[in-house]
Amino acid sequence: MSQSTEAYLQIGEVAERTGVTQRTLRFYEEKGLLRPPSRMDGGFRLYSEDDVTRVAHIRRLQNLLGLTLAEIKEMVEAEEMLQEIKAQYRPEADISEKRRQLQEAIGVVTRQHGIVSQKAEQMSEMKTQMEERLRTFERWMTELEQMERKAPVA
Amino acid sequence: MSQSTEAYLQIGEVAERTGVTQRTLRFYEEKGLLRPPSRMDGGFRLYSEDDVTRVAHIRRLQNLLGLTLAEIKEMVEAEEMLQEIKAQYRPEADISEKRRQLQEAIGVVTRQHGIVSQKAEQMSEMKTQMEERLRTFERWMTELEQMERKAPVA
DNA sequence: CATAACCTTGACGTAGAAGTAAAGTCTCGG
DNA sequence: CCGAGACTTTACTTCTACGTCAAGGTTATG
Repeated sequence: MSQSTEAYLQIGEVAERTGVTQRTLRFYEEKGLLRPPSRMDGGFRLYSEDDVTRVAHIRRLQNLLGLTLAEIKEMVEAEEMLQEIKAQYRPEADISEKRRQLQEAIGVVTRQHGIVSQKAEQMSEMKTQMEERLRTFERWMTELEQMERKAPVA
Repeated sequence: MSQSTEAYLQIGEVAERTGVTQRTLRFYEEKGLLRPPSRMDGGFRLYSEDDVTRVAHIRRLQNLLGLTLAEIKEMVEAEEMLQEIKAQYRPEADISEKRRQLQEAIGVVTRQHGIVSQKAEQMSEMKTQMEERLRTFERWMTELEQMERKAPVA
């Protein structure tokens, strides 16, 4: 029935596997975060495994970095560009054009990397603070327990 | 004019120093994220330095961890508890009650620490991925440049 | 005591990210 | 070939986290 890998998924399956709703998948498509998937003759969307991966990626960017969908779109487009460049690597396209694209992709990823680095650092700072706080609490707890042993509950 | 440290701030100053709007400060108060500050006779809010610190904290939780205000409220309440316990550390309050409170505070901070740890880890994973990607891009770029030298632009 | 600068509450508006409902269409197993 | 369940689009609603007036009270200063 299919042409190659026959691994096409309907929206319901993708929703289930990615943990987002069908509404969200259509919404992402509308917003340009997912390329419009292919369709069955009747109009049902047919997603690929790649799309599943992409959704997972989008969610990570949302949850981890707290980016807006607009920002994520930018990132996702950079990835697309990468795929494209990869694909037409051999074809005799304009080399300086490819350079330009590549340059831009590098720019985007560099900015992203900056964001992630900064956040990661601040994050581990917070982590340390919390660990200190926990140790303080536990020290107090020990002290409290000693007080209780000296003066037991009436 | 004041009783002790005379370091009271009006809402405008707090807004300026924390980088949030006055609206946001009132909003946080409404939502229970900031304790209602004291007031001047005429009704103007009087904030303390502690409040400034707390706002900064709230913002970090928002920006870094992407928590909702509801979640942040929980965290902030745990901090309050800590302050309280600290304050009434000497007074002869019910020791087992204090233990309970402390236990709960420890629970909250532990959960928070879990969240932060997990995020921090995923974050550095992302960072590594991005670095790899960047290296790939740069390798390609070098290759492209070599191609250009062999076959210069027409 | 006037007046500018600052503050008050209240009400309504908005952007982002979906949720939900309605009404109709497709697909597939029997 | 038909009915249950999956899917389609369109449109309206919700929730969060504030923004933006509006109308009026307060405080500091000349």
